[in-house]
Amino acid sequence: MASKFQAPRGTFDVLPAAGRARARLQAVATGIFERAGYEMIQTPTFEDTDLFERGVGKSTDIVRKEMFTFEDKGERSLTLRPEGTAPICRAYLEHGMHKQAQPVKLSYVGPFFRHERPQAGRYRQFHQLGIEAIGTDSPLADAEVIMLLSDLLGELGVPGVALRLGSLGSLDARAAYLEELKAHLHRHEGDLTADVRERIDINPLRAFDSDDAGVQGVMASAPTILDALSAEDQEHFDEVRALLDAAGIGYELDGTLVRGIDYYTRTIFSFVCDALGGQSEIGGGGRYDGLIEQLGGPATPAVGWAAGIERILLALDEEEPRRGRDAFVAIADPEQRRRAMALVTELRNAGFSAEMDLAGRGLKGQLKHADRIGAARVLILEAGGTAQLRDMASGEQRAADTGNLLGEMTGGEA
RNA sequence: GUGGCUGUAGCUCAGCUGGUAGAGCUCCUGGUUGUGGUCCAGGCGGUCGGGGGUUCGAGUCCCCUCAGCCACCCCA
Repeated sequence: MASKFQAPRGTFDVLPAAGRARARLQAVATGIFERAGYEMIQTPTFEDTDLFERGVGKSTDIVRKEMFTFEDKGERSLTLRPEGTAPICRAYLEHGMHKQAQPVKLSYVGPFFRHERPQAGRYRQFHQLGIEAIGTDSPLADAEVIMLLSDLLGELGVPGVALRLGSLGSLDARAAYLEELKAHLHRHEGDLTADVRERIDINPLRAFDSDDAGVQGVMASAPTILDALSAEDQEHFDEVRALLDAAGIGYELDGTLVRGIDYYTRTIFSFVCDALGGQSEIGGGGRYDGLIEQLGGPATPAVGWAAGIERILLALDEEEPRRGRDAFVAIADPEQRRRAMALVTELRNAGFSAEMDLAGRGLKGQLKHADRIGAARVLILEAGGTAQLRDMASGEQRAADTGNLLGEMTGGEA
């Protein structure tokens, strides 16, 4: 360790080599969002702690043990945002966006914070991008939002992606279902493993994921949430499925799908990637028809998702190559320094990417550097004011008129 | 938060049963007093993650701690 300082646990530096892949991801996402009419919104990095306690849910792991919470000098309890949907709903209410044409379609990208034990694909400061369609309960919105995430992953070329789809029904139906499931588990406690038994009342849905044969036997006869949907919820879900089918988006129906946030209702979905290890969900979301009301606003249905930038990048596992420069201006004679600077500026103003030596290298070093940064051509300024234009790929070099530099650059493609 | 594995130059790694650190790549310079990508030579660069202990002596042994990874947990 060269320095005694390290990036804090679970955080990381994005160096230029990795930054290029992130930039591409963002550019692709921005294009998709803009074409679909989802406009960028930015909210603060921290919010009132209460916003997350009420929005995300006090009993969730996120609120109970993963938030970075602190007091400011006015003794306000603030929390580094662990997710993006509650803040956006807060902004929607605060700025009266319900008066705009509905639905309000928003997109976002930025850092989020959760105090978890770090692992590959799981960080304490991580980045998500996502979209929300607020103000409609139409299944069309559910389908649109899912299709956009599918498009994003497809356009990026993320391998091994699968979509899991489920429905939680209304909050009431879900609560009733969970009681029914717990009762079922309690009836068969004798066949459960100790860890599953301990979690019956905390997270009974987890029992569906057990590898234990005894537990699996119990779960085979367990009711699923999909059996417990109301007629309306069932109809809504059927329509979402029909729309995805019509769009040719494949999915796996999953009656045991779980979300870690309390605000979800009806449609939920998760995109998983088998190229990842333990943290295999690369994006997910669902409908949250009760959240805005929960935050003190009018009943407002909404649907959206978030995707993990680090996880997508991990799944892609690609280095974006560095783009070369159009030109490098080298000086064979120190007297030409000022002219070099003027010529580099002229090139840049004309739209070319151009660099010159800033390190005092000899001509050989400058050529070497030009090669290293991928310069297509090198303009060598000679003593007395003459110049040579060298094509780095072919090695061909000819006299050039610096008074007509742009002409020299565009013409005579060597 | 629990358990396990790992931690030596910027990067990838070597260093046997303890005797005060090495290679390749990168970078810089020279071979070519004005010309890159190959080659050759030289150089820069490490308090061996950090702290403490055992020992005449520790990168090598012990303890603590920090960080990464894996599983659990959870989720993006």
